[in-house]
Amino acid sequence: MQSPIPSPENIPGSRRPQERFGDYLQSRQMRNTRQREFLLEVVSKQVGPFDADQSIERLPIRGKDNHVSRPTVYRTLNEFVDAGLLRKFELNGRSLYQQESGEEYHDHMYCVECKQFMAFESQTLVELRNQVAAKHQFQVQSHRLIVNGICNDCRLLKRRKRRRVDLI
Amino acid sequence: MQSPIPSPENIPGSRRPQERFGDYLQSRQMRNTRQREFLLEVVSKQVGPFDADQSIERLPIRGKDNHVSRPTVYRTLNEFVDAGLLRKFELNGRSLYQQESGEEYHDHMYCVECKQFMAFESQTLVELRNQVAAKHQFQVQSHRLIVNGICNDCRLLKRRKRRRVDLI
DNA sequence: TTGAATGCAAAGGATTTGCAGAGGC
DNA sequence: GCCTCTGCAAATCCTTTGCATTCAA
Repeated sequence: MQSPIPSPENIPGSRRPQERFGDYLQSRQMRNTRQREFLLEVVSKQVGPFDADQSIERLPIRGKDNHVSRPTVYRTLNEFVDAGLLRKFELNGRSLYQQESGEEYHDHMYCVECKQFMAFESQTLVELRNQVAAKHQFQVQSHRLIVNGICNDCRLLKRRKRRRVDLI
Repeated sequence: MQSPIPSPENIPGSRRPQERFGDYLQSRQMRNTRQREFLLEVVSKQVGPFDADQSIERLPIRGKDNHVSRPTVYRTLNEFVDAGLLRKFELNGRSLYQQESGEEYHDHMYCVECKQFMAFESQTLVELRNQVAAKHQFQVQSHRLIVNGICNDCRLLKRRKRRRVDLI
């Protein structure tokens, strides 16, 4: 568990999400609200892909002060995407979001057994992507790669189960 | 336009979808039906990714003889996926399907302007994918890569529009 | 004949929207 | 005070499901 209110000074890197989102709001005459603040705090702590429900779960419920309604969560997550803080994709019929931190963009392996993501980085992949795009005069904005399969843990677990069955 | 009933002899390659799906049905005590035949015919002609609605549109409506209801289309498309004929993924909140022809697996660039897919093949990508997976002892089943951006046509179109605006 | 497949209508689940009231700036 | 944002409820969209009927084998 992390402390609910991290002090800004502790966060390394150039520009905090709060600042970036602040600029976004200003540039569009949008207002900062408790709801947006609460959600941004929750969201910027998320590691790996997450969905709207997971964000809602992590909003502290003590009192009604920091309650954020479901529609507002959806609206705000999409604002974060517009603002370039999050990146959105879909899996199994639901929308997933992940940090869009320019420095370290992650692709994922997705285990179809335990439904977990494993992140990886590959500069070669990005180069390959750019080469292919260039060949077709395609202007790349982003990409999404998911490698589906079975993670090591689940693979070993399945093997053990199979052995047990063989013995019967 | 292609002829509505291609003769089987004309199709090159080892095993036609019809045969492969026939085996699948038999192995599971499932029955062949008009609906499955009609849909398989439509689906196996589709080039590039398509969704359930596109399949429904392409089912000829002359008479009620070859009508296939919406639930059955959904059910059957998923059977095709199980049978290994199609591969399924999601985009913009809907399910998309594409041919799963073992020999030539395609990845796609997706133009966010005109919503069109451009297919490409890259053996290097597959090798890269396998390397990364091996490093994490991850057992690959498949992958899905979509490169988002703007295709050449749309890029030129946008540039032209911008110029026009500049002149005002 | 027998049980699998279909079509209908209705349910389901995630996400979005209309609108009246709340609340930044 | 003005105009945006929120929360509620309801709508929307795609997809799936229950069930009586049809139909392949």
